Amino acid sequence: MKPYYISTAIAYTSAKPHIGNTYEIVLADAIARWKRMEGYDVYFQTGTDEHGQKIQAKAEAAGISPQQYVDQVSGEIKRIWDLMNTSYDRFVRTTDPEHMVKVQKIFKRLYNQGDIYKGKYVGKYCTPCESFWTPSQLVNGRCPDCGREVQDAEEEAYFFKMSKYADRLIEHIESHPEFIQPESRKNEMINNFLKPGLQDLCVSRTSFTWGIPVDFDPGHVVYVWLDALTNYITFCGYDPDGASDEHYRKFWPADLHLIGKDIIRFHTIYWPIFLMALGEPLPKQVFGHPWLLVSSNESGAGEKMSKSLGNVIYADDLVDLFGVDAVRYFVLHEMPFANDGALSYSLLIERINADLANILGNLVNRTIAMDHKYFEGKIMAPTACEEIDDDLRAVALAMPGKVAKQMEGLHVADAIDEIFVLLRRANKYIDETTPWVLARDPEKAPRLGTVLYNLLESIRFAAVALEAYLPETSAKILRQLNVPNGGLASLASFDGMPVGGQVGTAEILFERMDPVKKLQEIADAKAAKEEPQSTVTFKPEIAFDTFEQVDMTVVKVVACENVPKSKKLLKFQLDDGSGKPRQILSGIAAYYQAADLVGKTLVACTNLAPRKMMGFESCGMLLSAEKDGKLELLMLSDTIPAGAKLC
RNA sequence: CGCGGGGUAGAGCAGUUUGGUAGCUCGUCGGGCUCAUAACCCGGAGGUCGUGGGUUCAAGUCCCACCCCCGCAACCA
Repeated sequence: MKPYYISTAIAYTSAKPHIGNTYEIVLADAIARWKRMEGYDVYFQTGTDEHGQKIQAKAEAAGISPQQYVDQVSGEIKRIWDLMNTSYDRFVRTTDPEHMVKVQKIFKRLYNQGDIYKGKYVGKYCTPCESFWTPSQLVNGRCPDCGREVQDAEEEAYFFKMSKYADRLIEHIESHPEFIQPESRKNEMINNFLKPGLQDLCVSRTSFTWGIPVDFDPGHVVYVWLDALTNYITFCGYDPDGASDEHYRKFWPADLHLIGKDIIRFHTIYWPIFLMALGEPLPKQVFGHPWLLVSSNESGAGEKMSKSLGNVIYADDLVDLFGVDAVRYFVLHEMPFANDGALSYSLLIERINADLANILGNLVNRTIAMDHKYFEGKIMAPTACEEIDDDLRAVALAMPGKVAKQMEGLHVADAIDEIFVLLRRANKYIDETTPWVLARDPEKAPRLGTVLYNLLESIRFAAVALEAYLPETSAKILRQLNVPNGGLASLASFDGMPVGGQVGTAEILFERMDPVKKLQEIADAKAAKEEPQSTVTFKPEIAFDTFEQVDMTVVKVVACENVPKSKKLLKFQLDDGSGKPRQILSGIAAYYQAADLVGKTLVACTNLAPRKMMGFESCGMLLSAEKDGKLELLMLSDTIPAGAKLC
């Protein structure tokens, strides 16, 4: 059997994955299942990426060890992958000791052969913050965190000689047009990163400890991307000492790395170069899939899910509401090949009703019900064919090939559509043949039996093909038809339903939903869930004299205007009572019209260190209150004069 | 001139590579049917294909200029 290695990106264990992240594993699963149906020996790897500063910080905030933290989140991710009924062969974790040892060996080997060298990381250092910054990160020449002066400083670090392999990589990308998908990304990588010249990549860190230690240099941990990317080979059986096992020899190079479009650069530049340095072949294809966005209201376009927007949707919540296959169907079908897709509850309900309940579910239901009604569930021989049957049969027989073609190009949504073309055709066929009319004339029984046979067989075709996308539903339909899944081979001819056999009982596959009621239900459930949790947090206690250092002054708005080219900033000219004008910039353009604020009496913190924003100096901070996307400036009545102090 | 994506029927999209009657799903209106989950089938209405120019016998599609929207980056003291 021909091997086929497909992987997803390993999920970063900083938080529970939302439906957008879950989309990737479902997409990979559909491809993996289809490849198995086509007879490939599939190896499907997924897992979690568990090192890095962010995770260390999250664990500290949660008051547990990083290991406990990643155990918890990784478990949660695996639970969701399982809930989505995904057929991965291996779920890997970068905290696996075996992986860690291999990464250390890889690092050492690259060091020994001169691809990694020890150098100096030159930058700006802010002593109070204990942070390194690159010149581009500095704000107005100062520390972006605290605004204080920074010093030139250097730190030992390991670097990878990217430039050494750049030409070879460009040549590989140019000569393998299928390597980066969608193709539009190819030029982006070459023009933006490769052509201008690759910088050597810093591949070690000393600023945190939650990573794989560089075994020959304590204090350094391996850069997370080097750690993460190598998962594709370390867990496949690669041995840095040259004794890679049979599994590796069979499956590497991977056929497809399925990843999000945001990490294409790492997979099409760094990863291939690491592999070149190791002397291993490159993966055959990297597909950067688009994102699943949420649209919060009917007309709203998609926006990225984020906690601060409060629009995060989780796969398990959706599965509770709609069932696994409905969610799988939605994410697979609603995602175009290259553009971002949008998800909303009303869209989801619409798709389930229109496609799954009406076209698919109702077809299966009405067909099996008719067979019971007219033939007590017996599968009749198709002896009375008519010309009108030819088109249905032709559509059915052509379907598997069309699906295969779409899948070959990774157009999963279009592949599913091909199956629904057949289902729609079958519904139409019922109207064309009007079985209920045939049933009135006993002499037409053979014709009626033939019509039902053709319908049952068409449904069987669809059910077999749907296995890759809706595995549970596929099995349910075949159970109702009472036939085994004969695989793609059984779709070569239109005679798979056993004549003389008996169909099962008709059961509802997808319940039709009332959109208004269902949306209300969802809103109620959401409200009930959100009620108990409080998002208000309080900072640690401070001494009174610390508080007293803050100088807060009443100011009058003399002038206010939008900062050009800025979405958030308003520029204020203020009277602070001193006689000298004071300029403050504030990021509240989304909440206030500049003109409306002229003449208002506000409060500002007036002894903050000045800071430059978008080229303008800001001397202080206007006080406002914010929660859940609502913001209001602190506004006093106009009777209090400028320069008055808060006390 | 920061980088990128996009503007096609009320909504969501395909079509643009290789110019040649503007298409799909949903919605809407009308009709048909009654086997079925008020489902299914047929038909109609609805489009200056962002704007202006150009090339061409012919432009949604190619060329030039411009406008608008959305991400990212820079801003949130």
